[in-house]
Amino acid sequence: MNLEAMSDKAILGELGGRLQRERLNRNLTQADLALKSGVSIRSIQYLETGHPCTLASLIKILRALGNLTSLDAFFPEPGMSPVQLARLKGRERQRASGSKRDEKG
Amino acid sequence: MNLEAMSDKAILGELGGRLQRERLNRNLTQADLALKSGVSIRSIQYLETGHPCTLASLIKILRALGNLTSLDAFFPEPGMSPVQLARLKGRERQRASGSKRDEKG
DNA sequence: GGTTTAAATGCAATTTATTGCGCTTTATGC
DNA sequence: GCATAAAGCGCAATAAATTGCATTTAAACC
Repeated sequence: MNLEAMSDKAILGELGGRLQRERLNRNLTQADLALKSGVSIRSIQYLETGHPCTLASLIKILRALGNLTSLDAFFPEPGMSPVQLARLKGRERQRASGSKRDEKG
Repeated sequence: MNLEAMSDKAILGELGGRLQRERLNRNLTQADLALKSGVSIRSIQYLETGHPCTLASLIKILRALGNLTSLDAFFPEPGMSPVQLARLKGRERQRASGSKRDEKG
């Protein structure tokens, strides 16, 4: 399943389906998960059926499932590519800059 | 950095900071990212400063950064643990069930 | 097949996020 | 230093998500 090829909406649906499977694999009811996560049943139902939700809700649910560290995947913790390290001699960049037209088409 | 040990709010702040670093590493302005992702500048500012946001917004931004597949980390795509495979002989479970008191304290 | 209970659905109320706009602050390049 | 443009911030309006409740559907277990 290639997320890159899917629409935003389709991705939400896919993630919802996966959440549901994960919950069922653990044999939890929606009510169980609601209680553990602190999110209402109704929201969990929405989530599982692919409705848009809040990142806050997702975090609560991931915590309840013990899968919080999956959030690490978003943005690589260390950061700072070698290229960058070379470009800025010392200080860390606090703003984007540099004629703009250089790097972009 | 251990996300597990952080509050929901702290996690949002951490992720916001990482987004900002990632953006700067690519030397993109907030306006650039806003344009590429289809999310308003103001929302990006909120995001980077740890304000709660929508999963939809996050998806748009991840797509703009070419990091959509990081969403795969949430819930393992395949699923279905060996244990489960053993428990249900054939059909796939569609509801949680089973005396409840068995598995939980 | 009947019973139990998990899950789906519709709706209204409330809360929360998103956006645009104008203004201020400040890093960066010259 | 100074000019430029990126980023920060407050506010109000709009849009969107969350919630609770009541009802209906249907899996799971006997």
